[in-house]
Amino acid sequence: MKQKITLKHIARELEVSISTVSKALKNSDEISDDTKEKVQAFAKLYNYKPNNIAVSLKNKRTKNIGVVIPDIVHHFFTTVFRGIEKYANEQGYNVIICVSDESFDKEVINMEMLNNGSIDGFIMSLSAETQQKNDITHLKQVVDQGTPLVLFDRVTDELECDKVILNDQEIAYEATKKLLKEGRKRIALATTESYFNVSEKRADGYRQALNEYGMEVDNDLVLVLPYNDIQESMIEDFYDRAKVDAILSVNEIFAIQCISVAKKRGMKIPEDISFIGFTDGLLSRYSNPTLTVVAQHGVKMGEIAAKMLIDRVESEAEGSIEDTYRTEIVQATILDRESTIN
Amino acid sequence: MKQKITLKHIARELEVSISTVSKALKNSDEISDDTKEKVQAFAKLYNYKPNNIAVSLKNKRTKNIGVVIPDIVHHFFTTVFRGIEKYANEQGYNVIICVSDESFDKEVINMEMLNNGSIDGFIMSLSAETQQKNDITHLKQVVDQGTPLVLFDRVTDELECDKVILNDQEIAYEATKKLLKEGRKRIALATTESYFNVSEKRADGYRQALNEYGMEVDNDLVLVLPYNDIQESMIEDFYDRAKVDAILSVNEIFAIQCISVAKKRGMKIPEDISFIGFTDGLLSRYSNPTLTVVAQHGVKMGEIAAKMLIDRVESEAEGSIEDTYRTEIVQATILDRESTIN
DNA sequence: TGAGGTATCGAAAACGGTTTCGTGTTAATA
DNA sequence: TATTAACACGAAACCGTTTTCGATACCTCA
Repeated sequence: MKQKITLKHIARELEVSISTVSKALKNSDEISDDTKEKVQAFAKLYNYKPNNIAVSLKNKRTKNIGVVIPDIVHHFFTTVFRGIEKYANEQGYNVIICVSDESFDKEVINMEMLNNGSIDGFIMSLSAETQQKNDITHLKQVVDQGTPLVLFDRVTDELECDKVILNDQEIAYEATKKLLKEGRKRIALATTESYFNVSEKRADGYRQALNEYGMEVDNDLVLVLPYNDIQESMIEDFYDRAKVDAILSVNEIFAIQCISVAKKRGMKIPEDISFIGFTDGLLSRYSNPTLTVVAQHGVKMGEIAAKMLIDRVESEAEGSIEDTYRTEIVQATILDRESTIN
Repeated sequence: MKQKITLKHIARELEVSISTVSKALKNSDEISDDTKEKVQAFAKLYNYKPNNIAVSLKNKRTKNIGVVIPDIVHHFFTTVFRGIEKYANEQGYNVIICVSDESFDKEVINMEMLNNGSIDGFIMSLSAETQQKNDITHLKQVVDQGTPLVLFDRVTDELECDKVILNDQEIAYEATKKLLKEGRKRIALATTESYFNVSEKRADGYRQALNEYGMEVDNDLVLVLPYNDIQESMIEDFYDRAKVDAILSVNEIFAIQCISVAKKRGMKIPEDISFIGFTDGLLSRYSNPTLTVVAQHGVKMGEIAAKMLIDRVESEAEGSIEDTYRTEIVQATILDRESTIN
C-alpha cells in the first residue's frame, strides 16, 4: 500500500519549498520553466493528486451537492437524479444522496448530517410526512444559514427559494381534455391523499377541464387510493359504484392496476374505457395495452435543478448575490399509446 | 445570512482558548465543570456544529463512501443502493454516488474524481464496457493505494478484493429444474451478450440442470438479445424457428417481452409455455400474467456490501489490517407467480 | 517548608493545501 | 557606479479541527 503523496513529499524530494511546488503545479509564472518542468514531471511520475479535503477546507467549497429525496426505488425520482448527476458531474461536482424514506425525521437528520460543511447546496423533494405536517423549519434553517437550496416537484409555497416544478395543473387539464375529446362522459380521477402538493394540482387541472366542458365534478368519480398496499377490491368497488369510461391517474401504478381490473371485468381498452397516467416508466411501456402517459421529463428537471443550484453556489462564491429566487417550470408532454384513442 | 460559527468564535466570545472549547465540547475531564457548562450552553445557543471538512482533514477519514454503478434508472441497482444507503446512514456514513453509464471511461473518471480524499472506500459494480474490455487497471490502482473496495454483482476474478455476489449459477439451476419438473421439454434461455459475468453464470446453471435431466443443450434454444432496442421481430423469429415450452430469462424485460409476443401468438400461459425471469421488479409484479421471478434481494446485497466496506475501513483505521478478502454470497429465491405452474 | 500531586487551561503542531508578501539575486537603466 | 525593476523562490498565515505537551496555581503530606 503506497502512501498518498503530498506537496510536502515533493518539496522535500526536490529540495524546494511547498509553495514553489504548489505554484509550479498550477503553472504560475512566478516559477521558472526549469523548476516547473521538474516539479510537474515528478508529480506525474508519482501520480500526485491534490487532496480534495484540504482544498475544500481552504476554499470553503466542497464541490459536493446534497440530494435528499423521498425514495430511490422509484422511477421518477431516479430519472430526476440521473439529470442532477449528469449535469453536476459535467461541472465537476459530486452528488451525495440521502433518502428520507417519506419520513420527516429522516429528512431532518439527513439534512443536518450534510449541512456541516459537507456540501455546497441542497436539491430536494419533500417527503410525504413533511408535506403532511407542513413543518419546514429545517429547510428555513438551512436557507437562513446561507446554504443554497433548490426544491423540485414536491415543493412548498411557504419557503422562498429556487424551485423546479412540472406544469402539473396545465398538463392534467390537457390530458383530461384529450379524454373529453374522445367523447368520454364519465372521466374518473385516480389519486392519492390530497396532502401531496402535486396530486392537488393535477386534480385542479382535471376539474378545470370538466368545467370547461360544462360538466359537474362528480365526487363519486374520484378514486382515492393509499400510497401502498392497494387491494384490488378497492378498485372493484369503485367500478361497481361508478360508471366510468375513462380514468386519469396521478401515477403509473394506479393506472396499471385499474387497467388490470377493467380487463378482468371484460372491458375493452380503449373502446369501452381509456386511460392516461402520470410518469413514463417501464410499467406504462410494457403493459398490455401500453399506457398513454404524461411524461414528466425527469432528467430535464434534474438538469435544471442542478444548474440552478450550481449557478447560485458559484455566484455566491464570487460575491455577486442574486437575491431573486426563480421557479422554473418543466413542460410535461403526453405520449400517446394504446390505452387511448388516437 | 448568519455566518457559520466556529470554535474560534466561541473561544473569543468566552475568553478562553480554542483548545479549551474543543475539549469542553467533548466533555474532556481536563476541563472544569464550570467552563464545560458555559461552553456547552453557548454552543447550543448558537447551534454550533463542527465543520466536517476540518474534522475529515484531521482524522484522514471522511465518513463518505463512494458508490459507482452502471445505471441508476434500473431496478436492481436501485435496490442495492437502497441497502447501501440504509446501512451506511445507520453507521453515520454518507454515500456519494456516481453513474458510469456502462462506459469504461466514465467509470475511470468517476473513480479518479472520488479517490482523492473524498471517500473512505468504494462499492461498485462493473460497467458493461469494463467487463467487455476486461481492463481493470483503475481498480487495481485504487486497491494499491490502500482504498478499500467492495465489488458486487458484476465482479471480476482478476482482482483480489471483497465481493458480494448472487448464487447465480445455483439459482439458475434451481429455476431450470423447476421448469423441468413442470414437464417442460424445450426450455429456452433468453440472455444478453456473454461478456456479462452474471449472464454467463446463469447460463451455466441452466446447462447444468438440462444435463442432469439428460438433455442436450440446444443452441437454437438460446436467444441472445441486445441490451437496448429490442425488436419484437427478434422474438417472433425465435418462436418461429424454435419450438419452445418454457423460457428462463436473465432479466425482467426480456421475459416480459417474450410473454407479450407469446400472448399475441395465442399461446396460453402457463399452460402452453411458462416463464421465469431474474429481478423482482415492478414489471414482474404488475404484468399479466404476473411473472415468476428469481428475487435477487438487492437491499440485502447492498447492506452486506456496505457492512463489508465499513468494517474494513474501520479496521484499517485501527491499524488492524485483515488481509484476507472475503466473497459473500447472497442466496436468491424463487417467487412463484402466475407465469409458472405451481 | 519543600517536594510532589492534581486540577485546569493554553500554546502549538498537525492535517494538506492556497496565497500573500517579502527577500535575495541578477540584469537593465540612469 | 548606483538605482531599480524583473525574476525566482521561500516564509508564513490561513482554513477549522484535534491533540500533545507544557505551564500555572493550588493543595497535600511528610
